Amino acid sequence: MLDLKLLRENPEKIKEGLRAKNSTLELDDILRLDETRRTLIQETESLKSLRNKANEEISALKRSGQSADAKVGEMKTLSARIAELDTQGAKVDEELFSKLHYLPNPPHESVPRGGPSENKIVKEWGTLEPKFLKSAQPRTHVELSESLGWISSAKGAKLTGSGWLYYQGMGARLERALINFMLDLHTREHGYEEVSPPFIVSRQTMTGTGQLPKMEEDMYRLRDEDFFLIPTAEVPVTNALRDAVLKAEELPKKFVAYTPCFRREAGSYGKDTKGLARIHQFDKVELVKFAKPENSYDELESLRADAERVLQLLGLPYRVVLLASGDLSFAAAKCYDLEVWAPGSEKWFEVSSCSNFEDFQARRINVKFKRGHTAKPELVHTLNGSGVALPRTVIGILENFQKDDGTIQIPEVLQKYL
RNA sequence: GGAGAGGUCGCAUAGUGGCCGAGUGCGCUCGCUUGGAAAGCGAGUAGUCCGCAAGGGCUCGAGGGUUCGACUCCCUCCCUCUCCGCCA
Repeated sequence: MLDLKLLRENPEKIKEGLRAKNSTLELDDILRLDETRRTLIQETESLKSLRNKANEEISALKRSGQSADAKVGEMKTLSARIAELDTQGAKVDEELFSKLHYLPNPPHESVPRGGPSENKIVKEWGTLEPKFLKSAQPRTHVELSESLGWISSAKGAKLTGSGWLYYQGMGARLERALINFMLDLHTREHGYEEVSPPFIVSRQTMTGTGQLPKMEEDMYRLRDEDFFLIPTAEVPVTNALRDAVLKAEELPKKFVAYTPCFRREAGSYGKDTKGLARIHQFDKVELVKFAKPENSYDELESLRADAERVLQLLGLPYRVVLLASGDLSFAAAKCYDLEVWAPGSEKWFEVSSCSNFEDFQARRINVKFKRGHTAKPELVHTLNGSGVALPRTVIGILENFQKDDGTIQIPEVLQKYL
């Protein structure tokens, strides 16, 4: 959610940001509602002030044993008027804040303006040739995983449906090895605290980080309770500090969590239907940071470096893409995608999105910090990024490290986990 | 699942219709004191909204109701705890 004050004082700047994100929402409605709201508040509060004074008088009269009937009678009409104004105010508030909730976060000034064609490749790492292939043509992860018996999409389909996978043998062990490798790296070398949240959360929690109300059809919802399967660990881990007031010295707070992620992928039928690229349940190690506003962009760079380190240690070729304004997600002010090259599929696969949300999420879930004992609380900045998503990393491992005989050379850093 | 108890300012508590936005203790911050500390003493210690400001409004789990007036009475919901049952 955006800051109303900022919006009121600097509407042109916000408008530019919203246009850059292709938001069609008009600000003027919101500004008008804001105006009405403030006038209404002033009128209501001056009446309430009167009422409070009168109540003191009534109370004094009663205590001294005098009759307060006349005063009480007067107050009846005043109270009725206040009730009316309160109702009106609540209506305006509801309309204003529901509109405000649909305004996206404007992009940071360092973000290129435009659609996906303006995305900037800011870094490339590694070589694009399969490392252990001498003569054979590179195969895709779809072929490799099935022929090795590491993954069965048939069993997944039998148990649940299309887009669900069944990992077996070395496939299952590789998954576990990757999770442990990433958690160890981020906790031991990058200073993150490991947490393990619930995989099912309430509607309020889903709303806090912005998945609801807009994306409800992409989420799995339970039948008997108003609960949802998490689409990413970002949801529970960010919401864990909802309504907290942190101390400045505690920042940045850095958390890492492994969770499965559940996505309906509604509307993406026919896209990547085979293999590991787009599935309804996948494992992910997620990084979440709470930072001071003045260094949140430095924290974004180090978050990105932490995620990149995973790919570097695995030896996977990747590139870093700075997303253009039109390609940014609703809540992000700036975002880097990490994409792994898959020489069999001849495609780049996104394995991580590292974003700074500035105070957009923090305002919504009320996470603040204080610079001193008596200082006024300020909103923190929140950031997160995958560190990294597993199935597409497995695509990278399969396709980059395949050998002529159809087996896979396991990256050295994973060997002790297998 | 059944039965009961309860949610107040970081923690523990007081408060049952009107000088209670809220007392006390602990904790914490600053100061005095000290060679330094402890103890002691003093001051401070929720958030939010409107307002240039002065100031004012709102918040005692959440929402609604009764009332001139609600921490206090009524209703609904949420959460926590205890006991029983079931159970990895």
